[in-house]
Amino acid sequence: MARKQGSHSDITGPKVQDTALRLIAQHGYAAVSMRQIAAEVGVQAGALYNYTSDKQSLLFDLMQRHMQDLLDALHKADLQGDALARLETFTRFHIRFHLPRSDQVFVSYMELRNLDPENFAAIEAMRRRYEDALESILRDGEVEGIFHVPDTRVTTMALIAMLTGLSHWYREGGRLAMNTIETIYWDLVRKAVTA
Amino acid sequence: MARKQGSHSDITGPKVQDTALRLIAQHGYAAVSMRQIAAEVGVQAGALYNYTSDKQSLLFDLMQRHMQDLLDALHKADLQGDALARLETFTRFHIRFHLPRSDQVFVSYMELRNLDPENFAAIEAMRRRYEDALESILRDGEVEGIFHVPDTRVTTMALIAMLTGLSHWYREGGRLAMNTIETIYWDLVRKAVTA
DNA sequence: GTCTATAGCCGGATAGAC
DNA sequence: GTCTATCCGGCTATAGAC
Repeated sequence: MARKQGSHSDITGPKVQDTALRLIAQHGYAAVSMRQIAAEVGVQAGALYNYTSDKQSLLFDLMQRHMQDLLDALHKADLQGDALARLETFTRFHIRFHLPRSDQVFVSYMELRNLDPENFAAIEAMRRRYEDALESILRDGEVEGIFHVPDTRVTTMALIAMLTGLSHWYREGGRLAMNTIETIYWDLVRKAVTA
Repeated sequence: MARKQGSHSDITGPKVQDTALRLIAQHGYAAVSMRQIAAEVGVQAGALYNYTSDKQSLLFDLMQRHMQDLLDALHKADLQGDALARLETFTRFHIRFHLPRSDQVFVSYMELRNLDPENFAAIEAMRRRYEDALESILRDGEVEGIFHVPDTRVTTMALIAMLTGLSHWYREGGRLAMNTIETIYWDLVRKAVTA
């Protein structure tokens, strides 16, 4: 260790991603420089361009990976049962997935406006697919007569905002454990939508 | 008009604030330059420093004014009646205040990390006072037996996130009128907290 | 109160040596 | 794969003329 030169692609590659994520979450994309990222990684700025074509790609790759991980995990969550059961699964899944990823959540919500238009469109499409998963549960519950929601789209946006907001203030080791929080939120969601 | 020189403090002052708010909401504080603001105002960059001591003060003043306006308006909303009535007043007040101020809401939530530490503390304290107003309503309702919330603090954060999230996606002239939206959200809030 | 001009620094990205 | 060195431009903020 403490080598100043040499090849470290196995180590440096992930380290660039991790460092960029952390710094962008903390200071914002526009406020973080490539030199700053390089310094924390332990290389010179020029070396970063072996791992990303430019700064914009660095941001886009972080956000795309987060959204893809989210969609993959949702599909594996395999929602079953009636609409109420599926809503509980979705709610608990959302919290469990997002809480340990506060940096990713933060960046994915705060840095949308710093994406180039085509990158923005790609991320928005992925986000929309996730929202639609919740909305279809609400629609099914309405048909089944279990839920009573005046407008499924508005309710979808309201619930996701409520759930995601949790990631913005929850801190590990705080007053309440994740399990407790999860149950409190599920309670709020259930009561809000049931007839 | 179209004068290139001269004194315009009455016009330029507010214009600087308005322009800064709009540009920062659109691109982010770090991504917006003083030159850019000056260009949209119609002056040279140096002239901005007649209206703000530096860029940081420009941001802080915008956020402080927004939070002060919010607290002032809340006090005038004069919450009366039982906890349920006061919760409805609060909910409708929140939506009516925030919806026409999407740029202020956006900046006040997104740019917290770009505030200097002392400025951050000041804004956070103001935000906390607003949150506490809602929490005290929830506590009263719990005592009165009207509400059933497992944890007033968590519920406060959940409800505010839900309500404020509305400002992030609502666009005037969209599918639904503000009054309709307001009623949908009040319905969700009421059902989520009542016993 | 606004202008022009500029100081002094930092930004993204690239070239070529090793 | 990483380094050093550099191009070229943009940044905040200030100085002094009008």
